[in-house]
Amino acid sequence: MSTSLDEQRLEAWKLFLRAHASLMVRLEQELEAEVELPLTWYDVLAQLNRAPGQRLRMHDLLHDLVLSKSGLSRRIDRMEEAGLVERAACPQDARVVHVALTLQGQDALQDAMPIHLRGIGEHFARFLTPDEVAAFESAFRKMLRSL
Amino acid sequence: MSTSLDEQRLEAWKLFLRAHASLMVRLEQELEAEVELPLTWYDVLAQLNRAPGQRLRMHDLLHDLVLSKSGLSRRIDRMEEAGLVERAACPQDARVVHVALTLQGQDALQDAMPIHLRGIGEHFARFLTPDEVAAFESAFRKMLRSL
DNA sequence: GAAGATTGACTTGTCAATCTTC
DNA sequence: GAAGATTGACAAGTCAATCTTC
Repeated sequence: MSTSLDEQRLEAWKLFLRAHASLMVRLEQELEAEVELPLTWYDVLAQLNRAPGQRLRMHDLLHDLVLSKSGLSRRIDRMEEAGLVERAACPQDARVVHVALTLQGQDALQDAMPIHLRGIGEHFARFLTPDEVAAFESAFRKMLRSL
Repeated sequence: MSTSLDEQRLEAWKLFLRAHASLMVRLEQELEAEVELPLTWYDVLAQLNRAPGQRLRMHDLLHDLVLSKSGLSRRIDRMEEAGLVERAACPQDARVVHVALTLQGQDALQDAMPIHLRGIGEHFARFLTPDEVAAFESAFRKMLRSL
């Protein structure tokens, strides 16, 4: 600890926490205000959209989300009820459930994506100099590799 | 958007999110495993400890926590029940409630602090070169000023 | 019996309404 | 009436147990 956690680095940590919290609150607000979509739902829609056939198994969906298995089940329940996604049985393996974007889900994502990307640009990206972008990439990669 | 959110900056955003999520999970686990204290409680104890007389009004406590008014009421309920803090009336203004560290709360913080600081050092700070520390400080400050 | 997903009981938070004191 | 804090109804997550299929 003596070598790694000096005053400056602790200050960087605090700023990191505050910035993250403020950014998430802001992006959530904007998305909710302009397209009435929770950020957690956006994450699911974006994942599915990236997947081939715009569908994924529950298990694979979970992989990039910060969520428990049961949490995902419940989130998909709500999104299905809202008509944004639908579940379908897997023909090859009856244990598996596929989750697919509905047309309505695709529309919702098309509406939400520009709003969200604009927010990331306005509140995060536009402040980063090229050096800072490089520092972020380098530093976060190092941390993630060790975790 | 066209000027501010290129590929690299979007990648930096994704790494920022992933790093934050992984770090919080890890720090929470370590604190819970070694001293059985939720990170959210640690934050309250640390705030109080910094305050003169180790006490703050609810309203002031709220200021640096990412939480709603009612969320704070409930968190203090639980911490009070656990014996870590106690509420006291304010002699000057009967609307105000003070929250103070108990002896047990001070002990808990003394146990938890080295664990938590060690974690921040091990999983975050030790990966930052001096340049990266400077980049973090500069970038996050810019974002926070605008939010 | 292990893998994939869901369910029941519980925890922790939010919002809007409320209560008390200024 | 506004400020400070709490409460009721509810939302969204967790863990452990369960169900079904491999």
